[in-house]
Amino acid sequence: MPYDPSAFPPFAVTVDLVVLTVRRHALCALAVRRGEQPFQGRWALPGGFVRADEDLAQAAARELAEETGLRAHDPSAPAQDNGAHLEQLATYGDPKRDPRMRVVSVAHLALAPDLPAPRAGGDANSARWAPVEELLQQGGYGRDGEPVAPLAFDHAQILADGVERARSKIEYSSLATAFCPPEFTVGELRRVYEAVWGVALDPRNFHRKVTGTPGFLVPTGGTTTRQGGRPAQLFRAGGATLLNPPMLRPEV
Amino acid sequence: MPYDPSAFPPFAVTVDLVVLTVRRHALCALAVRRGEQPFQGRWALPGGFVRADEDLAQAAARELAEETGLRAHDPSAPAQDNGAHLEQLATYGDPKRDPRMRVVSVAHLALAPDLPAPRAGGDANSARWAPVEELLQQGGYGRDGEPVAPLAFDHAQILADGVERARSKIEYSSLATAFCPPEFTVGELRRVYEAVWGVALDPRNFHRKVTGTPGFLVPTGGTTTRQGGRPAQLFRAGGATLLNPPMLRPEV
DNA sequence: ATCATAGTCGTCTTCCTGACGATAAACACG
DNA sequence: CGTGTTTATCGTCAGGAAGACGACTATGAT
Repeated sequence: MPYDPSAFPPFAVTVDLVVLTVRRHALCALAVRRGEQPFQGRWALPGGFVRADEDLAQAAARELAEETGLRAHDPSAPAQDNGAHLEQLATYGDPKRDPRMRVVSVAHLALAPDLPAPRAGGDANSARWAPVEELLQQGGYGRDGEPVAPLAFDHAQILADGVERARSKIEYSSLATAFCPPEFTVGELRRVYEAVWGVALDPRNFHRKVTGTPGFLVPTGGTTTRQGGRPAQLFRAGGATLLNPPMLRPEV
Repeated sequence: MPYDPSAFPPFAVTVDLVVLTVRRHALCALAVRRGEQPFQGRWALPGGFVRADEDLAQAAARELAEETGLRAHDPSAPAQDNGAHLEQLATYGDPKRDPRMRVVSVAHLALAPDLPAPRAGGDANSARWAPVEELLQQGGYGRDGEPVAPLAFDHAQILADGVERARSKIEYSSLATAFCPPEFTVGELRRVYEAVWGVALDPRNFHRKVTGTPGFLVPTGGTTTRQGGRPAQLFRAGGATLLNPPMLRPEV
């Protein structure tokens, strides 16, 4: 027996993506330019409708692939391949968040290593990495002087929630490695923490902490000098996903 | 211009509630008996459709009030009154999670002090507090021998996620006070931690930790002997919501 | 009066952290 | 070719937090 459609109001369900990466020592998010009303021409988070036969995580992975070409890897196999970390963030359902109709958006958070360039349907002008600081401040401007903020809909709130999730989660998990290429040095990992938290960390104490946590980093044997200075050991992310004790975010 | 309804598939959106409390030294969740197909007669989490003009948080607060009589208080004013803590948990949208049609459920987590008795439309048989251990194990049985598990739909997964959220969140926040009455002793708070984590904590170290964290507990001046033994100081929850450094969950 | 119960205060050892000195190995430049 | 700069890595030390546990206190139960 089919369910009575009059018993509940109809909703549209979308997924929106907070895709974060670290570029030039700054935490950046992927923004796309809206081609339609409402908020035409304004920047927004990438996203789209969930299809009829699709799970929420599948829809988010599909959107992520469409916007960035990234594969999302299974949450149970973190940082194994160079796919991005993808997790559900929160759901936003204010009746007035979309002026057209009732839309509930299930936001997802994706963390990716530094990527060559965004691609959105081949139109380079319609997608960009922007520092979250610019996207979140009132009337933010990009380096080219073009206004990038405020974001459309409630996307500033969604982005802020995603950034806060990332900031707190790298404290007690090995998630920061999701911002790094498959092989990375301790210094590169430290610069990820510094960019995400916006603080400076002591290189010696950081080195002691991460190399002293069993299962966090696995040496690959290689070294690199791509950061200049003395050659640094290369590591892969180890199996440990929980950092205990956690990395402490310095108090202001 | 109205939005083209054919451009997206229609969804029903519901809220489901994981309502947790501590009773008799055990972490318990509220379960209601289903009166309709599918899963008729089985136990499930309370929940219902989101109304057309309602925000998700409003819908969750309304369902919570209907099922328990509890007011949800604003997240910005924790443990001020004796309302329950309410927060969004996660959203579940597998296309097959409800056999009738496509339903996306936004699960919420509520934490409440020990309550007199559940009320669900006045029918005492259709709502109960059950230890989460019974609800989550395969073929769990209540104290009266009646089977309470497995829960309907994907509610076992939702409950497990809610329990895990509660377990991890009391580590680094003052959320455990949401399980306590407005005034409580250090020992009562410790028993909350012990019930939620399922471990025994050293009373002396616990006392030192919580009374030594500024802003966590505020003495009211009163004492009580309701737990027997030497009279204990009564406290209210202080303004601090973040515990730094966190309370450490013992290994194993 | 004695015991059981629960709360509270201290002590001691161990571990972690933050601050920071020192050394090592690359490159850039004159 | 030395010198300076950059980054990586190791070591030391003081202060603080946590786990283990002893000791004392204030109630009610018998």
